Amino acid sequence: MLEFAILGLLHEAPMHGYELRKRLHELLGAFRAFSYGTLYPTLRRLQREGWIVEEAPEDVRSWGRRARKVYELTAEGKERFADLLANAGPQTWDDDSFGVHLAFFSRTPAEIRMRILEGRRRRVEERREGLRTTLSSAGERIDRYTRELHRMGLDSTEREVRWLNELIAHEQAEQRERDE
Amino acid sequence: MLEFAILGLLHEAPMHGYELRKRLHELLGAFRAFSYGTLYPTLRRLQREGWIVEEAPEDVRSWGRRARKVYELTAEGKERFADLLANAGPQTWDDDSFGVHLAFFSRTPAEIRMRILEGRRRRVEERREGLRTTLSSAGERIDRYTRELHRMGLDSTEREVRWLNELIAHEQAEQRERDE
DNA sequence: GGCAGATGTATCGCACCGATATGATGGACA
DNA sequence: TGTCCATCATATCGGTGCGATACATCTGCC
Repeated sequence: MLEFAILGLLHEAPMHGYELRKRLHELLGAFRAFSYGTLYPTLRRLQREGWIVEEAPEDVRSWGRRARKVYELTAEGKERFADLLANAGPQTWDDDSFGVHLAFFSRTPAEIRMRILEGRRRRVEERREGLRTTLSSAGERIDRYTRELHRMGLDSTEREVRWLNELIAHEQAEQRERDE
Repeated sequence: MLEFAILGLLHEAPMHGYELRKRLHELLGAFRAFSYGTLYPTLRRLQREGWIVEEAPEDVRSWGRRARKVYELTAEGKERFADLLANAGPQTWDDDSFGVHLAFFSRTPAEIRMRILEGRRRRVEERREGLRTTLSSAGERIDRYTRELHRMGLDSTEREVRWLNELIAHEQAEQRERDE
């Protein structure tokens, strides 16, 4: 996931780790954090794989700070990102991945967008059904607090399904527009 | 966290891994999963630390299945759980921990409950404020999908704050009742 | 008779987090 | 002028947890 996000962000402009992390936070907001403990090792891995390269180091004298390492996408890196974008498999609708994929939706092909949205919806609906059954059937063994937890969870899933329906409807409207 | 959950569940009854996992799912619903890849190693760790012990193995002939390992709490294990319950530190209001702690609220002391609830509220409020600023200020650099993501996040945090307020109010009402 | 699905324990590699170390720069405040 | 804090910047390490996979038996259904 972080690989995907880094590759996507570097399409905007070459960046160094610290900057990348700030943009990541701005982009993903509530959904995901990504700590430096993951970022820097990943950066090195991506470099090793050839998806990104370190730009010529800045003149240390003109930039008095600790030397920054600015990374840039390679042609292979762009290709790699395109591959990842085109992927719409089951892990795509996981809690963790979905937000990241959505954040790069403007760059992903329309029909992939639809598949991700619908897959995510199915996933959330399943969770919702699970919560509904436990709430109605296992009412005895569950104390007040746990029930409260489940009610909150149910509310969230219902809300997310509605939200996804709106997004899907919007996609369909755009689709119709394109067809005309 | 899993340690905490296991210790808590074993207060109900001695259980083996598979059963533990089912109860875990029932208990935590949408909030947390816990895979076997974490469960079994943790079980062994808890045994090594002396918090749990393996009950006398069942008669293999009477129970034709693969031998099940039923675990039981030790006195030290109960103590350990009490310690974990009494903890209301900052990690307690993390997304991951909070649900698990709430699930065992009926066993946690009233004033610890309050501290956790209020800490969680503060945490969620901070996230809410962060989302509000990015949504209003950085409106230019954010595309439609990312904005949608943030709007959804903001909505969720607002909702959770309201929910927490209700829980806190309920706690206070109970507190007043006890005082009378 | 056969096969899917639940029951059950277990391992391995991987992704990510949180704490921590290190150190320079810029601005605020006394 | 001195000092102290926030921000900028890179990096490592231990630990937690996930997902895939393996293996084996038992139950129910067609």
